Amino acid sequence: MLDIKFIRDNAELIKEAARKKHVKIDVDRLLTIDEKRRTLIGEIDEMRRVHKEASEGLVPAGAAGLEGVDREKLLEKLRQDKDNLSHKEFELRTVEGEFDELMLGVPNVPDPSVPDGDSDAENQEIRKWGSVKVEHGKNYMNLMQMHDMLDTERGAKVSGFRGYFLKNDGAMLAMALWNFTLEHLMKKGFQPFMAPSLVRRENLVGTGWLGGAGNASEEDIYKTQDDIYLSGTAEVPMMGYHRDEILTDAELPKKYAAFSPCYRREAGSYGKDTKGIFRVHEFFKVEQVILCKADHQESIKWHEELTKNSEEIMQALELPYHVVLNCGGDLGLGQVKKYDIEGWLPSEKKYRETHSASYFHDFQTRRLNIKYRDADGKMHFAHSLNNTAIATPRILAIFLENHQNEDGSINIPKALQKYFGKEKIG
RNA sequence: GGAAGGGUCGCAUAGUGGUCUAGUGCGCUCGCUUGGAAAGCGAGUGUGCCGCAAGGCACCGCGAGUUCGAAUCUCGCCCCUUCCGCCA
Repeated sequence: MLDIKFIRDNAELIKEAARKKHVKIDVDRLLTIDEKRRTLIGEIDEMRRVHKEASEGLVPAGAAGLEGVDREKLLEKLRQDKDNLSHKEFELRTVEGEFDELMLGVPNVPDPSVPDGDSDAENQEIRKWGSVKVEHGKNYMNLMQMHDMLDTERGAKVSGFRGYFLKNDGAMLAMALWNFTLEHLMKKGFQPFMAPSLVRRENLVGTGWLGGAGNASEEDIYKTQDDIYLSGTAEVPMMGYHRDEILTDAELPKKYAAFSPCYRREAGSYGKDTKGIFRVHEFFKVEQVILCKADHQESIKWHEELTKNSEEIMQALELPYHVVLNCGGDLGLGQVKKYDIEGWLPSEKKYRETHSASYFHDFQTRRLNIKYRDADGKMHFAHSLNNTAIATPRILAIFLENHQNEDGSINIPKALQKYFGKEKIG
């Protein structure tokens, strides 16, 4: 959600943003509706004022009240006024309904540094780390089979398509990665959380996952028979955590490292990554979430920091990766700018997305009503950001292929040994 | 799943149709007082929307309704608490 005043003053900028993000939104229609809305509000406020004033002539109060015919006359007039008012109010409700709908669909303005482009194919590499292996040896599925770390057959039997079991060293490796990551972030002042994945709808609308023409539509998100949804990321519950709160600027930034199971229907990706554990319906993730002061430079600073944190994790795990700057067409409705970190997957001779770092300015906090009071007592909507810290099982694929030896055994990088308890698998 | 009780201005509470422009206490801010502080006394103390402004309007969990008039009455929903049942 953007400030309607900002939209009024920057209509062309918003249209350009919609073009860049490939979002459909009729800005002129919104402005027309806004004009109508404001006129109606003015008229209704005035009608209410007059009506209120006139009603005072009826107060019984023993003394000043009107009697008999005069009273009946006034009542008749008031009834008529009320009827007119009701009609106007109905009109306003209708107009506001459309206004709200349109407002939810207005995209946030991407940063000027965001390149044009239709899809992730046009994201720009901005840096690389580690040396990529071209001779890949075994692919991760073979490695996991060899070490009895994974069972997708029984996974499908029990869970259905894209189901899986991690077992033995596969299970232990996932746990080790979560623990290592959490501790790494705690050292940087992040508060560890285990967040709920069952979330109420308003959290999804508030973060931009639902409502308007955003990334994910209703079809991409699981919904229970109680109309509670299964979140695809801890970003959603962690942003909901402070909904309707007024913080103080002294307690900002809030830095959270939240572990949660994540659920995605992958409705639009039936043909993609159908084998293995790269794209699954249920996975686990430690997510970084930050609320900071409403300042563009602050957002930039924390965005870079969030990205750096994840790069450090990849480096400690000795996994080659690159960072890409996402193009406009690959940005969500609320995102100002996004970096994806992509780890090298030798068997595909490709970088594959493992992390996604974005900032939103106050797009999410307006929807969620998260404010803070500054030292002068002035109120602001906070800024919000998030980035993946580690997501399993996807990272296992990249991890295993990159750390395999010729005999198929797996080296555990030094930083992880303490958490995994062994130096080697196999 | 069953039963009961609740949601009021930062917190606690009062308020069951017009005097509510929501009272009181606590907290907080400022002032008086003081060598300084405490106490005391006085004043202030929300959010949003519309408006150039003066000002106006809305908000007592949310939404609809009754009424000239709703924190107060009616209906629906949401949330919280307690007890029973079930349960990792």
